[in-house]
Amino acid sequence: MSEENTNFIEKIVEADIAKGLDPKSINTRFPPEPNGCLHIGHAKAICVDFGTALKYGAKCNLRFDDTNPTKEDTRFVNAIQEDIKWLGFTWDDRLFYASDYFERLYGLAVELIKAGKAYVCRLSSEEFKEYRGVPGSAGKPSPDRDRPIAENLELFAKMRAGEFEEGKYVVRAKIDMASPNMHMRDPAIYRIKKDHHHRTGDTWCIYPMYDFAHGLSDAIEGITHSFCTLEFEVHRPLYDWFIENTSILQTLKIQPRQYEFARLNLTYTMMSKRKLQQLVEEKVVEDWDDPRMPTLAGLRRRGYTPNAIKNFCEAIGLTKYNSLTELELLEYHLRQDLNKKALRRMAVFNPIEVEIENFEEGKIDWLDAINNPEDESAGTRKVPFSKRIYIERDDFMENPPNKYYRLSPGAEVRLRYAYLMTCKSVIKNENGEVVKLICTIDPQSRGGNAPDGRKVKGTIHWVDSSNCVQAVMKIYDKLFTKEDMSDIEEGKDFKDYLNPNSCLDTVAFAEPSVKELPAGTPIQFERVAYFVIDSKTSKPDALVFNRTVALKDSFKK
RNA sequence: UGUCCGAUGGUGUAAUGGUAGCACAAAGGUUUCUGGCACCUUUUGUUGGGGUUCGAGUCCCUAUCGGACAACCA
Repeated sequence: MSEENTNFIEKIVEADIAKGLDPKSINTRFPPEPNGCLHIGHAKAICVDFGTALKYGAKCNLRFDDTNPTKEDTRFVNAIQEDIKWLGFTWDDRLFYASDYFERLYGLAVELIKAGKAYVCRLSSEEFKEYRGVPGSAGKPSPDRDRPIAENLELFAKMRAGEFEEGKYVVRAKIDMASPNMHMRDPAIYRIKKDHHHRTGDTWCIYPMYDFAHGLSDAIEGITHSFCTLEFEVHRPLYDWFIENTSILQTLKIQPRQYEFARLNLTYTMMSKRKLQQLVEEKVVEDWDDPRMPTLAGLRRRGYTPNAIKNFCEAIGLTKYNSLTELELLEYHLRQDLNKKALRRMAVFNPIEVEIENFEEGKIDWLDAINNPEDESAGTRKVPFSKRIYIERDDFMENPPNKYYRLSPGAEVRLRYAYLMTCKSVIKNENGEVVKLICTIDPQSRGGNAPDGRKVKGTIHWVDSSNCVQAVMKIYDKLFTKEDMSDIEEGKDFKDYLNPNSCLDTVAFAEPSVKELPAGTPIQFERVAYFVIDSKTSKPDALVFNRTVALKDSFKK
């Protein structure tokens, strides 16, 4: 927010404004197809579409690009809206569907036919392919390319009336069979599909293709800047062609223009919607909102925050070349956000019992603990302390190396918010494993500081052994082990790179106040990691552990 | 193979033709009741070759490398 780098998309917009374009007339759009859940890559697009509009006081429409009934579902229409709202963007009353324009688009197709710029073609998809030819040499015209207009009109009407089977006919724009751009070789603009559409039901059995529908839908809505990813670059001439060859052009104050930017690639992350869908279908993951999924729903369940995602999108910038962003950058932005917000709690994962020799049996000492040292308004809480506590096994070493600040025989550490404690003796089982520590506390140090002002280097975390909650946790790690998931080797499947340890169940002992926190609350178990109470199960003792954004443990050896 | 697009440290990105900067990562240090956070420091860069210019990351040519496209998907 402070340094304000202007990306190239913003420069385009600013150049238009400089040329006299009224910022208030700028209109962008976010056009998802409701055939799956939104993922982090879409978040980038959302930030471009909604974010750019917001920056210049302009509008951004939400339009569902629902022109292929076979793949789409109302479930995703709802989920997508939820995710965009969660990110914090709004489309106000500008919620549209390409399917709203089916009648209008049909009319425009008729118009093209009447102008001799489109025709009904009988070629099968195989023949279509063959006639189109290959890059480098011209294709050959369809035998129907010069079918009389009246006949085209009649056939198109019959297509709409459902008189033909799927695949029998297709409507094609008459452009240029010799174009070096394959998309200009008489692209299909309407095909027959007898599937049930999630909104229009069985009203239609012909559906417009993307290239025909998209630009014209933009034009219908008065979109001025249409941002999309790089793979649509070759479609741009088509985007312009349909607008410029139909009557819609005359209705436009500003002709919409398409601009492309590079899509997001993240290390260890699968970004292909099709493959994510496969993971859901094959039950490799729970569902679209599995915490291991890069979907917004999954990230949300995993404890990611809207701010973290938006700041990340801001930080990665916008270019026209493909890159592979390190997952660490996303995690950094989450840590940044969570550091300010997450409530601190104490928990022990791998416990070792500590008995405090000089503490009264049966007594419970309630100590004050700060909820968030970075946010005073988060207040304090009481933590119980008694004769027997658990500490982390890693926080004790019988033969500590140099610069080990935690507990070892004879050493003194601070139990956070409690007492200074010294290890007196170590109890082992017959295998020589440490099972219990006998320690003493300095009763004068209640709260964590000794009256004589002596310093201890290490502060460790603990829970009361008889007054704690057993938290059932799912520890989530990266779903894939391969860095670049967009580049799968020949003969390999992307599922060959699944991480077998991406979801592990474990139990931890947490301080009792964890029970009182609502689902979805981000927690930082101090010096360990970030957690969130699972919003799916809503069980206060069911936690999601975000291992990939765990705090750095910089103690080596 | 044909057309189009692109190339700045390990990674992601900045730089009206005028000192190559920021962030992540890595390494070292200071501080600390979280070995976190914060703060400080360090390392590494304009793909190669030509040209234009007083001056090129930027403009031109060329080579190389990378990507997109050849769905009745979006």
